[in-house]
Amino acid sequence: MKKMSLDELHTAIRREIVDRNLPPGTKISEKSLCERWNVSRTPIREALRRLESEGFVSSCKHKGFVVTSLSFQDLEQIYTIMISLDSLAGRLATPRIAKDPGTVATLRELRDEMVASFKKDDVLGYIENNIKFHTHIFHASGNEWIIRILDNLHFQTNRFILNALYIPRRMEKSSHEHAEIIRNLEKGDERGVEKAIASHFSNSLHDLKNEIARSSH
Amino acid sequence: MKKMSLDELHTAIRREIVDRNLPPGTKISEKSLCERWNVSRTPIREALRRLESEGFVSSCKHKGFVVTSLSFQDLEQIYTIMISLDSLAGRLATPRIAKDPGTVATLRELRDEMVASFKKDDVLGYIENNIKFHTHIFHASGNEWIIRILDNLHFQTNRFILNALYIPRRMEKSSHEHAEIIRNLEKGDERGVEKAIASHFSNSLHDLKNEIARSSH
DNA sequence: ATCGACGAGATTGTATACAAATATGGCGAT
DNA sequence: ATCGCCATATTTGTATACAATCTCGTCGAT
Repeated sequence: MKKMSLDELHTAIRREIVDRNLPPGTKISEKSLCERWNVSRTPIREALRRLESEGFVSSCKHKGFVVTSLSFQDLEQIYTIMISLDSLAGRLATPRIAKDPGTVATLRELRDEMVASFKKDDVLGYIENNIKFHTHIFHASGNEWIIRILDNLHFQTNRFILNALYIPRRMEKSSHEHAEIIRNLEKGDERGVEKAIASHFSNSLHDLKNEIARSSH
Repeated sequence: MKKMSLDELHTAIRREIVDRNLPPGTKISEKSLCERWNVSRTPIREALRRLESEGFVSSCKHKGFVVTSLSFQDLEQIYTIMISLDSLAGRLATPRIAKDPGTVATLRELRDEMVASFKKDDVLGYIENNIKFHTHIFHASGNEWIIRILDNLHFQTNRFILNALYIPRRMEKSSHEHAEIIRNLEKGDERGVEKAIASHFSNSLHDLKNEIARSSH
């Protein structure tokens, strides 16, 4: 196998974590990762250090790395941030998107694909397009620091296993909320976009809470 | 010299960057850091990877690490986030602080020290206590993810050299704004705290912009 | 004199070797 | 059989060795 660069290793290991091939709490053996990717410990450890500061793994001296587990409390905390930052990013993105009709077109396509996934009961497809939708918006904010933070947080939410349970129940409502976001973007209504995104994430969190309660009684 | 752990190296190198012993744009020679701290390249590189994902250095394959430079645009972007996140953290912290009179007492002490520094023209003392003040608030938010993000952003703003120029002009106004934040915390008024903190950072950014304009004509 | 090709030296990227600490497993005492 | 202790094996932390790439200065052609 061709040797991967540090960036590729970082992305590959992160994918293993997000996809739950490395489930939360897993002790990470450097040796096994070396064999898995056919590289020495040095680049593996550098990739793990990066994942550590992104919150995907944690380490303890002489005990090595462990995949962090995302409690519901973590998810709630992350959503709390996203309600605030995604809506801020949306507000910042609005005037920039207004000048570029291509972006809105892409968002509409992504929404259509989400609707299609919904009809096919394709949860994974929905999740993927949903992330692309929001990522597309905040990447248009022009604020590099927000982009960096939100890229990471969205990856984190993706790790949460109950996604697959609660998303089907939310798909329809979610679609309408996405449409509302697009409408406000088209109008160029910054505050409208901000509110629409805040409500969207707020509703997501609210319904997710209900889902947790429902699934645990 | 006693060998430092990875955490200590990370903190030490970050300090060098924040204190501008390693100014923005500086090419980082791994060898010189090894000699400076008397360790091998391995731990140095792991510390640098961490600093990289925190945005203090950047790297390019086979060219090594460079201290990132913080443009005014970066600072503006970071402030934009802090207006949103620090105020959110303040709102979350309010009910928690209300139950713990010690925290408000600490904040009042820090404000007093800031006033004292102001009277002594001790800019560095002021900056240090100012950071402690805000850090104290968002650390009381209970949201570990916000804490992690804001800890890093506050370190970043600290790197900005014009701080030393504009802060004296803001000290008095700033003190009143800090008092306003404390008042709202005491009242347990979440929305009041949120607004007070948002205004505070908003004003800081506004005056910083003016200072830039003033100093560059 | 300027430009570009080339090569020695220096620097980074990765692999390996060694040191320090932890985890494991067997042994004996109770 | 269970618990605790010790030696060994394994794993991590760090140093060093080697490979890949870049840097920079020299030399020669124009």
